[in-house]
Amino acid sequence: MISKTYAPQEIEAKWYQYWLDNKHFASKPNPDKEPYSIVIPPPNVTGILHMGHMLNNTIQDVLIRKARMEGKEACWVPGTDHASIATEAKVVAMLKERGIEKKDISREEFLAYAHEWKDKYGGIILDQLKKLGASCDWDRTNFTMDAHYYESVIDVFVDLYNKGNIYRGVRMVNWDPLGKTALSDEEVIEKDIQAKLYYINYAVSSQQSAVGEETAESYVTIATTRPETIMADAAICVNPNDERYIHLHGKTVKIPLLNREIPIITDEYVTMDFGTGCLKVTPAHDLNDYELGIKHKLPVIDILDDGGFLNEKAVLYVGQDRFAARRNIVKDLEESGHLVKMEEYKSIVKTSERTGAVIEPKLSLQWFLKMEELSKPALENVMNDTIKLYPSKFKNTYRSWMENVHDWCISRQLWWGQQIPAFYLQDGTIIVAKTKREALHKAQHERLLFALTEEDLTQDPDVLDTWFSSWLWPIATFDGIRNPDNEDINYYYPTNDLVTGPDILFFWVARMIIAGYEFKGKLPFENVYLTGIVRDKQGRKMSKQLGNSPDALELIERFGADGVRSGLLFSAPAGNDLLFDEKLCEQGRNFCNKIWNAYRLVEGWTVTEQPIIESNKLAIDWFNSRINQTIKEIQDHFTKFRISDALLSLYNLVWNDFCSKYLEIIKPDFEQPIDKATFNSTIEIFEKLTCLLHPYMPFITEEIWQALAERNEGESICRTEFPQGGDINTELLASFDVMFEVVSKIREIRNVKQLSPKIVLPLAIKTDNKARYENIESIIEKLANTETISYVSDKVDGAISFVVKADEFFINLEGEIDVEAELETAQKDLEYNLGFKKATEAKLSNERFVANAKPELVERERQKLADAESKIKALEERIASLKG
RNA sequence: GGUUUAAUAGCUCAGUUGGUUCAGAGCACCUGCCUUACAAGCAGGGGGUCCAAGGUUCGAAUCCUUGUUAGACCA
Repeated sequence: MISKTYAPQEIEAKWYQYWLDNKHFASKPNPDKEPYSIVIPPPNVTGILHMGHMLNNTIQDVLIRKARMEGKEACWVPGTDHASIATEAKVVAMLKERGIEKKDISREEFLAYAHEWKDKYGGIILDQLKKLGASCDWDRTNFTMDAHYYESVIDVFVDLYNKGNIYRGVRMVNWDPLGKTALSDEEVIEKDIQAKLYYINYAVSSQQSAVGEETAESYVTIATTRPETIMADAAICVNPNDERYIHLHGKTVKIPLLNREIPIITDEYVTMDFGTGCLKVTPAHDLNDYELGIKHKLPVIDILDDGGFLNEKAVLYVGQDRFAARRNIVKDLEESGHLVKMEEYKSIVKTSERTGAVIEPKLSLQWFLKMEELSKPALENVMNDTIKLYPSKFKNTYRSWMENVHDWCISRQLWWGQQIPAFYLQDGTIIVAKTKREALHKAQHERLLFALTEEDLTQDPDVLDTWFSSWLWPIATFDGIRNPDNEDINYYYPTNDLVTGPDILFFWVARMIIAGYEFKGKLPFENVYLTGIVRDKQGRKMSKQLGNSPDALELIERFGADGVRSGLLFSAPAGNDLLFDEKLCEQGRNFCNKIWNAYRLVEGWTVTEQPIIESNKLAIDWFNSRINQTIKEIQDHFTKFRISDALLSLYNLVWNDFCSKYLEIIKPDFEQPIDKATFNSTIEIFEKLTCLLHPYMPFITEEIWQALAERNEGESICRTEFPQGGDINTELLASFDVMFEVVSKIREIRNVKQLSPKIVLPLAIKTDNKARYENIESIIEKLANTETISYVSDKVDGAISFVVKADEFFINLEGEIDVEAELETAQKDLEYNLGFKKATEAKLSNERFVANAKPELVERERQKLADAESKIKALEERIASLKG
């Protein structure tokens, strides 16, 4: 006896291993088949599976499994990303536990520890994806620090440098004082905070202010949120049009506490109505001030060290953290009478995405990639739909970003990553080459410095931004950088679909497109499906701090992988955030259970050679039409990436049409056998349904598919053909709709009258078209539990009745009838139909409607009018007889 | 502040080229059933001024304008 409820835990591991053992996910170039490839968005090697991954990878798995069943050579490339900052932080933490400080060990030693960490703890997430059912080709697993990948990244750097796209320069960058590295703009998160605006007096230098007027203003007041940077001030700036300060033009002021003299300059950049209209200019610690400084040739005084502590240039508070220094200077300014007032001020603060530290704008020497020219094909080909974004609303966002693209700061002051292949000679000359040896060779031959040895070359200590390796993902995973003509890259590239979150549209997607055109001359993928962000049911982002993120593996444990997968997809329209509720997984699990029990029913039948009855034949035809109709629907949904809608169509087909209708129609009485023809057709139908469902629910469909018939060793549903649609008998579908409406009406009466389902009801039909019911009357009898249907030419007095189409149905309950209630429902029905008739007549008598609307539409309206008229006639007679 | 997307049932969302009385689905809710595949179930039911106001049209949830509100991205 098989279990009453579906028990996923027992079968999921079994089938996953079976798939692996039989290499069903493996793929290699096959010229006889159409390729279909997806590269996984590589999760951080430090990552563990969360809700976002589950959604994202389920969608990819659905796409890849469907393509595989459609006979394409489906290849899903998995892998992980080395995630410089995140991994380096983990390694530093591991070392700390062992009592080792990063600063005490060499780069080589550190990297050895990092690899050790990666081998031990990295890539857990890939095993977790297996639990979800992901059908990746695991033999193709890539890691962005694999030797071949590393080499590809270096090749690309050298190539871009030689083309003149990479340069080194001093720029104001986002500095993370905790991670001690530069960050790209995209790695910075802005947070709203409540800050304070400090008003500080700077003394106007006396010799200039002494123009005779003793009471003349001897101070200017500036407003700043960062009082600790006054030691780095290079000037005070006012708007030249600001009449309040005209008398100050050309004078100097003294920095409080420090008494260093700085000039007062004028520039229209200053907003007159913000603060006091006086701006302190601190070129080293603010981007705008920096630009102002360049314009006015001001000195740059950098008073902070890499860790955010004040250095000797500050003179005061040396060695203090920037925030401690702020507190102290505020106190000292207050005591010395320089602090005029403090105001509450709503502001934003930039923080590091990885370490959370407050970002310091800092001048430093970094490597940059020029983006303007490179990004042109990437913009053009998204705008002209060569590469399609789903949903397309992201095209706008994409465009505005690509039109305002900045040069990309690609160097990071870390050790874990691809070390920049730039080598410096003692005089500072830069040689960019793949290896030290090549650099030496280049120096010797191009610069004729034959006396040089490798010892004279020092490699740049920085590594490349992680995104500078992941932007090559669709190419480098097929080794298409080093071996541009290899079989894999020629076959699988460009890949077909990319599935990822909109939050990395620019970080990653845009850059892959750029790389695709730059290094392959072609798009990297045709479609980009952008999933929503998984939020909790209150709409908050899932986060560790809030503790609102469910444990992904625990969910799988509780609801089964198929339950979680379908649950996630039930409410995941493309591009919309998904408000996750465990209820969704419950619904998914219930769906599995429903399918399971349908199987249990079929599995328990005994088969006889008796001939098929007419109504079963009809039901089989009807259901096949419904399947074909649904296949058409889901294929249409898939072309538009409406994965969620496709699943809902299937859900509806399986639950409402297959279980509630089809099986109920053909189900033999308790312990009675079923005829062979019906049984075989039902098995066939069930197989089709499992195939249609397989991309969504791989495990349960495999389990049932294997049980429905004898299978060969190693055979799997994941390699069977995806069902093709066929003919749709619309007449049959319509006649079944009428039948189900009749059944529903009878059941409603049963409900209202509180009659047990066991009571067999008498049913009479008054119709001009008896043929309409000839084939389906036995089904009505079965589903509604009625006696043999009788046909009447007159009303049945004292019976409850209802009207479907133009036909009237009677259930004679012998005096059970409540005339008042019957009258009321009939009256209501009549009113509705009269209203409908009136509206339709108005439409049809409108000449402009008849003239302008499509002819079939007008015809349809006429038909509806005729139907309504006959229904009205029946209802009027009914009412008359009730009033009797 | 700039750009942009949205607003439809209690909740989450469909509604494709303006055209079926078009106002839909799932969940939730209410009523009755432990009927022999399934109570993780069955049968039935109630529920919306399609954000507001104008406009275009024979016809508007759908197109246009303005406003309100919310989100996203950028500054």
